Amino acid sequence: MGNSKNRAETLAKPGDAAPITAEAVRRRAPKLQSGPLDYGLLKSTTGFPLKVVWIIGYTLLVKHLGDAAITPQRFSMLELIGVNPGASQSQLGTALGLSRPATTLTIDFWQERGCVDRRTEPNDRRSFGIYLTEEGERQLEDLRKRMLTSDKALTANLTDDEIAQLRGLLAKIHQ
Amino acid sequence: MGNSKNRAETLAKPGDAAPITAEAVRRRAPKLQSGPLDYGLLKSTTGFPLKVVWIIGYTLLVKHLGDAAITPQRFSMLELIGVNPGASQSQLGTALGLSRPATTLTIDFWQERGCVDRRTEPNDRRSFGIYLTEEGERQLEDLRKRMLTSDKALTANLTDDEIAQLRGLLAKIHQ
DNA sequence: ACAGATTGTTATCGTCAATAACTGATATTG
DNA sequence: CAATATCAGTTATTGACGATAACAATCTGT
Repeated sequence: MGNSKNRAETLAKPGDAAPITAEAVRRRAPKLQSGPLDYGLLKSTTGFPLKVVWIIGYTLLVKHLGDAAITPQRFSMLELIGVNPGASQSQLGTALGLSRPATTLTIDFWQERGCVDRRTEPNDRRSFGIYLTEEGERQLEDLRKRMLTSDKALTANLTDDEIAQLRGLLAKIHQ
Repeated sequence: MGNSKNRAETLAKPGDAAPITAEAVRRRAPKLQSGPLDYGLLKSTTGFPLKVVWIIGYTLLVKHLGDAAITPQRFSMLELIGVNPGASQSQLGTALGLSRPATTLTIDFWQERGCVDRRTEPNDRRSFGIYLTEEGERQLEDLRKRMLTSDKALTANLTDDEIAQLRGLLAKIHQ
């Protein structure tokens, strides 16, 4: 999606103190569904509203994560490292659908911030085991809270039952 | 999402004659949900599976549209033009969340393919009314079929009731 | 009539992602 | 055991894309 730094800046204005709700994002997000024009067949598909909602969720998450440099993808990597200490870069990258160069850069990012250690594993000295540092644990704990808040904001219009329904249907699509 | 031409080439191999199912795409798509690693908190969110399913749908659509140059976004524009003949570029771009430069290029694309006409409107000579040509009508008719097939493949695991439920829940999120 | 806003186009720039080439380490095979 | 192939990770390069800003033409309002 292009220039993430600039996009994030327009989404998360520094002086934006108001609570971040799905409604607030919707107002500012590109008008994908409302407006004077007829959306024709797009209205009667599943894919189009799926995209719209995904954009809303992505935008919300970027705002809630707070730091424009911490993209959803980078956050996902930190979470994955936290839950799977010692996993190799290949495993982590594959799990997130990243190319190997992209994986390297993502882990570089967290290492430069002191959140992650690369440890050479004695049994296979080609690969690293990736581990959170204490700073990484702290960061992750904070970011997790932000992520959960964001996810709640996304589904604010839904009851708990409906959220469960939605997740069930999504899970059924990708088995 | 980066280099769309190259990505599309890897997704839609020329000699790929097998029917395009959600399952087939899942097998080839980046492993976002399966694998040896634990996804931790990501599993219990709505946003993450939403992204996974959106990627599956996007990938399916790219394959079904057949021509790597015809991206979902470009298709959406053609559909919007077909349903709203005479709309201005601003209106079309706004409806799809495109910047004005991006709108210009998208309409350039269809005009170069002879699918679209820019007609200067007498009441406001700054803007164009955008209209489908006969070739555009033919293209759109074909692409619509492909899109509907793709959307059906995406929800192949769901009953009609479940599809309606899913759309209802998505609609409820973005009101 | 003139300042300001709006429509569309073009140019420029930074960023990102994919590819390929490279290093170092391990596995395989004769 | 030597030669080759494969694998993990890094780096360099390239191309495409999106955002921004500057621009020309037209319209609006006072």
